[in-house]
Amino acid sequence: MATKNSKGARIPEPTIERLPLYSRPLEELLKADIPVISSETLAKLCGVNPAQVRKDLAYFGEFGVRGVGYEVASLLKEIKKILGTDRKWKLCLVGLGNLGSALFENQNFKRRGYEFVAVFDSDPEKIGRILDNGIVVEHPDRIEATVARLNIEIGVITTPPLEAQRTAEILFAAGVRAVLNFAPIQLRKPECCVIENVDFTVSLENLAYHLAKLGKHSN
Amino acid sequence: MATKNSKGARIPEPTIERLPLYSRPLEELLKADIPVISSETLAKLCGVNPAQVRKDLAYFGEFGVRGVGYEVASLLKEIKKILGTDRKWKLCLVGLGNLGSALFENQNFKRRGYEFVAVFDSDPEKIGRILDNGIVVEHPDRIEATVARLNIEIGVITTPPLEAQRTAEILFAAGVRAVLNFAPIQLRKPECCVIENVDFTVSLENLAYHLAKLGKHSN
DNA sequence: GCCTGTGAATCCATTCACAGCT
DNA sequence: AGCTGTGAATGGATTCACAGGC
Repeated sequence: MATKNSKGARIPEPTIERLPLYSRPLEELLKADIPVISSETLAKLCGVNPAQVRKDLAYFGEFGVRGVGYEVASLLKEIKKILGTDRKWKLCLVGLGNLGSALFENQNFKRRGYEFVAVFDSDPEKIGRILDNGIVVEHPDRIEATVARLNIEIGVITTPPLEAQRTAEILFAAGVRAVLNFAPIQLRKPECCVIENVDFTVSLENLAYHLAKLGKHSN
Repeated sequence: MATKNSKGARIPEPTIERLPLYSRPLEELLKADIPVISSETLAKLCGVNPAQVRKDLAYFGEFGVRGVGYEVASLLKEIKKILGTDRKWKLCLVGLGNLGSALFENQNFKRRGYEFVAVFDSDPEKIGRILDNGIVVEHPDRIEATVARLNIEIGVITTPPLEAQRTAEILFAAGVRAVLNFAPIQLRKPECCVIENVDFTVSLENLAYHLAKLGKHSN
């Protein structure tokens, strides 16, 4: 997990997490035909410190020009290359409930190069159903075969919590090495694989905590 | 935003973010009638360091018994009290697209005490539609009135990115002080309010980065 | 003996401040 | 003159290690 840059320096995880943040405004600037941006302006757009922006970017190379700033188009291209967003990624979805369906139809995914190419669900009612792009809902038994056949690289888990761990294991066994998990449960994973958790209720509990505090002292 | 405990010590934000993590396994243990747990076991269940668990909990009081461990039931109750999960919170949803609908129907929310009591969408096709619990979809113009009438405390934004900022402003003006934002955009907010962002594509970009690295050096 | 609570030590990330380039 | 790239300084959070209590 300890990733390094060309000079062998370790790249902090928070840096990686900020790169997508930088790329969002850069896309807007590109559309608006603004050719160059300073670390200060970009920082303001993202709500971070200018030195932070410069340091983050400098881990990966010298993208800026002293006295001038960063060229928007080339910087965006570099960030995409770093993040691996300069190519397409194939996803499969496991669990076609409300959330799963919403994700499947979400246009943001495809827009950024993430494409669902297979969908699994254990509900007999759903198996065989034909979705957009002619994707046919399959039984989870078929994960191994389909992942191999289509070279699927990322699994998205939207099953009920109790099935999530087993699902993850099947995915990993099938050769998937990255999982985006929406089930509110801590998944166990092999060393070589990556899991990213998205738990809305955790975010809500954070909000609730801060709300309660806000209410207590001060207005 | 700098919250303090009874001794006046500042409580680190990461601590707050871990509390929900602890509560998940505790709920399981409670169901399984396991009365007591050590920091070491709980840490293992959550994938963190035992000292971390102890330090986090100690910010809020002396919940453990030396030589024994933590009583599951009372610890869970304490955590819920700290997070404000020991009571109900009223939410409103703005943006009834695929994602919005999925969230509205998501049972995890209600299970944890978060209840949608109003839904807004600007699509005339959707306005007036009657959802579960007799909730009627309203035009965003009605946010101010409805938030006031129902005492709504948390807003959930699932609008397209371009409408998100305006939506947030309307919500804040209406007296909502906490927002859960699913639009992939950085929202500006007043000092006194809290925003939590959920952006799936950021998580995916993280995964892609780590996948690319995994593939590069080593197997 | 065992496990919590906590000061001290370590580790890591952020920010500062300026040297270096255009 | 202006803005990047970066060593140095700061500020936090994590982990260690042990004192304190059951």
